[in-house]
This record gives sequence, structure tokens and C-alpha cells, in this order.
Amino acid sequence: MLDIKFIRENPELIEHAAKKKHINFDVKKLLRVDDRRRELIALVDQKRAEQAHFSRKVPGTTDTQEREQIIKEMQMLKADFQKEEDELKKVIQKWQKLMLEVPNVPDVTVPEGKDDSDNVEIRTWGTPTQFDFPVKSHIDIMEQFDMVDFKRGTKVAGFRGHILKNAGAKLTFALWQYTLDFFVKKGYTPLLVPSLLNRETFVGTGYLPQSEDDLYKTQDEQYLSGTAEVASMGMFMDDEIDVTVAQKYISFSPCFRREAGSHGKDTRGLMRVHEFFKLEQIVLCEASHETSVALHEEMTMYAEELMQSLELPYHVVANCGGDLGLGQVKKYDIEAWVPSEEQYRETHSASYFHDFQTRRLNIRYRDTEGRLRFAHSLNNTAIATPRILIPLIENNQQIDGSIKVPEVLQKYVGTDVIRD
RNA sequence: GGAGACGUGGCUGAGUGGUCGAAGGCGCUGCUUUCGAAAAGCAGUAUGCUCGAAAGGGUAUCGAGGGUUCAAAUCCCUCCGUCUCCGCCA
Repeated sequence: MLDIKFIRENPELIEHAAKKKHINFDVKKLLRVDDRRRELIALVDQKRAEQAHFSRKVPGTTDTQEREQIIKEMQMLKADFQKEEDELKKVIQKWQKLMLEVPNVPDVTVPEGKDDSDNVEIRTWGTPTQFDFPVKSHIDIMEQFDMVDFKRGTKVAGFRGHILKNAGAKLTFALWQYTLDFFVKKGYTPLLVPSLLNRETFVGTGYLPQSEDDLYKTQDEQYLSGTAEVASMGMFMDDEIDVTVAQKYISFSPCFRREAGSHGKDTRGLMRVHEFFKLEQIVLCEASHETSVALHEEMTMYAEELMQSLELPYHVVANCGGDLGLGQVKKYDIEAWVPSEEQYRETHSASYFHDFQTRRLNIRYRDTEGRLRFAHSLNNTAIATPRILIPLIENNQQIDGSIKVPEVLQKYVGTDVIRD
């Protein structure tokens, strides 16, 4: 959500934002509703003031006749503006609905484009792994070592179901523990948050009402979140927080995604599954663009550092306007090299929002002048399993069929090579 | 799942239809006093919307939403949450 005053003063910026993000949004319609809203507020406030003026006379009036006269007058006054009061209620509802649809303004450095094919590579690390033997996919390797059971996974969970076994499960636990330790050393506070959440938290983080189709919903009107970001931001809803020093959290949760728009995409393997696990970086900071940018770069750097420590070749792309969410100002994706596909695939996604989320969630802090302000929020993947297993296993396959374990993971896995 | 109690400002705690955004206390801020501090005294101390250049004005908000009424913290309904007891389960 943006500040209505800002929207009113800069309608052309919102228009550009919608265009750049390839989102349909009619600013003029919002402004018309806002004009009516303010008109009605002025009118109703004035009538209410009149009413309050008379109302205050009632208790001091002991004369029954006079008293009844005042009440009669007030009855007429009330009947007079009941209509406007009812309309105001409706207009405010309409206004709030539209306000939730206003896109945040993307940064000028965000490249133009309509989808992920227009994302721009900004740097690479490492070189795509070279093999002097036929490369196997993670599916073949993992099935060979009984690290995964897709057949029984779909038996119990349906389409995209999978069960991690043996080294597949061990590697996963190792990655979680390693990543948690990594970020705790960076000063992040660990959180283990729920995924089964109420609607408000999704509206607050910007996932609803836009992406209703992507979420699983329960019969109790709760939703399953696709990222720990939702609970980690929602936990501060309506709070006054301290961001003298940016608050940094490393947050773990199961994640659920319906993948409604991706039927037929990545149907095999661990690339795109309905249920997975993720450690997420969540940061709340003061309302300063410079601070947001600096922290955005920092959290991206940390993720890169983690990838480097795992010895995984990757590149970083700046997401184009059309690939940004409603609330995102700017986003970098980290994509790891996947040998079997001979291309980079997304493993991390780092974005900042300015006060888009905190305004919806009402998360504020006091600045040095003592004024209440909406904080800024950012988030980035720390590690997402099982997806990260794909580049991890494929890039580390050996000619003898075994899988090399990256050095940093060895103490967590308990071996330097997986061979049976 | 059953029975009951409760939800008021930063905290505590009054208020059961009318001059109540809300007494008192605590805390906090400023001033007075003091060499300084404490204590004391005085003053101030919520947030949103809206009008205004500002000063300031208006209005809304007592868990949330709806209703009754000229008027709701107070009455009615729904929901959410907390606590106590019982039951059930890990």
C-alpha cells in the first residue's frame, strides 16, 4: 500500500509503475473515489459536529419540554445526513479495495521487460561445471542412491509429491543446519514460524488479494503460506518496533505453493514441488531508501557468500519490471548452474519493498524526531530445499557415479562423498 | 468439545446510555526549586482521517465488525483473543 497523499500528488508515477510492472491499474478511478471520499468526510464531519453540539446540551437541560424539543431537532438532523453516512461507508470500502491494488513504484535501475526472459544478468560467479563424462540429472543420481522416492511420494501426496530418503534427507538437514549457523554468525536472529496463517497476514505482505489462486486454503479460512516471510512480517503487525539497528531474522518454515500458473512446467524432479522448506532472510529497517538499498545489497551478498561456500556456480540477475511483484521496488534473483539443463535456475530471490508491506501491516517505529513512521522491509532466500539439491548434486557428480560433498557441509553430513 | 469470566490509553485501573478521548495512580517530557541530584509543585504526555501555509479547528477510535438510539466504552448480535474449570488427545 502507498500513501494516498503520495498517490494524489504523483498519479503519473503510479501510472508508469503499473505500466513498467505490466499490471492493470486505473489511477484515475482511484482518484475519483478518493475525491468523493474526502467530500463525504467533510460533509459528514460537519453534520456530526452539529449533532455533538446539540447532544452536549441534553444532560444540562432539566425542562422536559425543552429537552424533547432538542431531541426532536437531533432526530431531524440525523435523518438528514444518514444517507451520506451510509454512502461514506461504501465509498471507504471501495477505496480500501482499490488502495490494495496500487502497485509500488519500481526503482529506476529496474530493467524494462515483461517476464523473466527479460531479466538482466549483472554478474556471474564460478564457471559452469565441465564434465568429461555423460552428465546425469539429479533425478537419476538420487534414484540411483535411493535418496528420493518419487513414486511413493506421489502415492501419498499426489502430483509433484516426493519423499527424501537416506543421503537425500541427511543432505537436507545438513543444509538447514549449516545455513542457520551461517546466518546466526552474521548476527541474524533465528525464528521458526508457522505456515498456517490467517488472511490478514497475507493481505499485509501483499500476497492477497492478488494471488488467491497460488495459496492453499483451509476450511477454517486460514491459508498455507509459501514463504516464512508472511509469518515473520505478520508477527510485527500493529507493533511499534525499534529499528535503531536494522532487525535481521533468519526464519525457517515449511512452504506450500499451488503452482496454479505453472501446469506442465518442471513436472519431473525436485525443481517445482507443492511442499518444501525454506530458510528466509527477513529485515526491517528505518524508512530510508539508502538504508534499504544497502541492506538489499548486503542480503544478496550473504546469499552469494553462502553459494560460494557451497561451491555452486551461479549468476545474479536484476529482475525486469514485469517480473516484479505488486509491492517490490527491486529484485535480484540468484540462479545456480544446473548441468543437466545447461542453464541457470533460480535458487534465491532478494527484494525490498520500502514501506509497502509495513504500511499494510501497520509496523512503525519512532524516528529521531519522535515521529511515528512506517519501517522498511526486505527479504531474501537463505536456502530452499529440496530445490538447492539439484545444483548441489548435479555439479558434484563424479565420474565413478559418486557425489562429492562440499567441504562446509561435510561435518553436518558426516562424510565427504556419497557413494551408496 | 462443555461451563464460566474477561478484553478500556505506554502500563495499572475507574467508568453500565448523555458536557467521556475517557477519573486516579505509575511511567515519560518540560518548567520551578537545587551547587547538582532526589523529593515536591506546576504544566504537558495516544493514533488515524480531514480542513489549514501555520497556529489551530473538526471528526473517528475503549479487542474487531455489525445493530438499537437523536446520543454507545456502557445495551443487543457475530467474530477474534485471554484466563479458569471439566472432558479429550499428544
